[in-house]
Amino acid sequence: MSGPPGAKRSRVDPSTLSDKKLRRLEKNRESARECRRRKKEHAQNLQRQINRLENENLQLRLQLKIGDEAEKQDEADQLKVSEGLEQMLRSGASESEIWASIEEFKEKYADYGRDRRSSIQFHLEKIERLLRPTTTTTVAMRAIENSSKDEEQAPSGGKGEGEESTPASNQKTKTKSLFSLLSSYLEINDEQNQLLSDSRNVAKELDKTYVQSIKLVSELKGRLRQDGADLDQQFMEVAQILNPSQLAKFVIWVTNNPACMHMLNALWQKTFSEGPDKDDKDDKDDKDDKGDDIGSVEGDVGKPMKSES
DNA sequence: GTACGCCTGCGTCACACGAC
DNA sequence: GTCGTGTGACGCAGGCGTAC
Repeated sequence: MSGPPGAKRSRVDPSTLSDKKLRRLEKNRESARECRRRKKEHAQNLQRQINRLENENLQLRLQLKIGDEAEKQDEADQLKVSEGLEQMLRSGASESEIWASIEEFKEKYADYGRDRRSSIQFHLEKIERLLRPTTTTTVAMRAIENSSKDEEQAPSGGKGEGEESTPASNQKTKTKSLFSLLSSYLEINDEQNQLLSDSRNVAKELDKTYVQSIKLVSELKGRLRQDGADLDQQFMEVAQILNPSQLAKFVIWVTNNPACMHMLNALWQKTFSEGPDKDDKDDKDDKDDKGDDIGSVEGDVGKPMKSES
């Protein structure tokens, strides 16, 4: 490092300089010191900001359970809980204490646990938002949909005066006037108007696709919610057959036998990559009207079995 | 112990810029 | 225009670690 603070190492002979020059040098020294101090402080602030943002980024990634860090963190946490269970068994903890730990494990890592369900909910909502057309697309499609032909037909082609006062018809009127506004602003000529009018099916197709997609996501949400509840109930039934210590031993065994779990994963993936399983056929025979609509996506819903579940 | 390289802080100079 | 101030660039001094 440098010498002691305030050490003077003047390169000029002060006796040869005027008072004015000496004052200027002294001022400039202080100024330079202050400038360096500010510069250093600024760099430190930036470094702190980088650290904070990097940490925030990591936390968000962990929260979303995406990326390598999240995977590793998840595995580490899971191992910790498993070790905790092992320790409890060794130290002769009470059944209620063991049960509390198993409940914690279930909520965090099970297929039907709180964390996984919350994660699924988050991602499905994200998909819903991404499916929504952008404002630009919406405006363009609505304008096309309500172009000249509709405008011409509207006064005479309406279904009746009663309908005109409904919110839907009001909405139509608004979008029609929006098109008129756009039309004059863009200086659209008759030929262009006709061509746009002929493209109305694009808007209709977009609407149809959107409605179908949203319906699919909504049904998927419902199905997963139901599956979660069913699995939870089944777990409770199993839990009544086995005691907490036995359940804890099972969790520990699963965690400590990654090779077996790897084989099961491979088997699981193979089963689901061969197309819909036999139960689908049975489902088709059922008169159940709730799940049939998403029967086609059912095979894709299956995910690799995780060792923790 | 000594030579060497690297790092950090210092003083000074030169220049830009705003206030007057 | 002059003056004061801030800051980049430069060279120097001194501390520290390392190889020999």
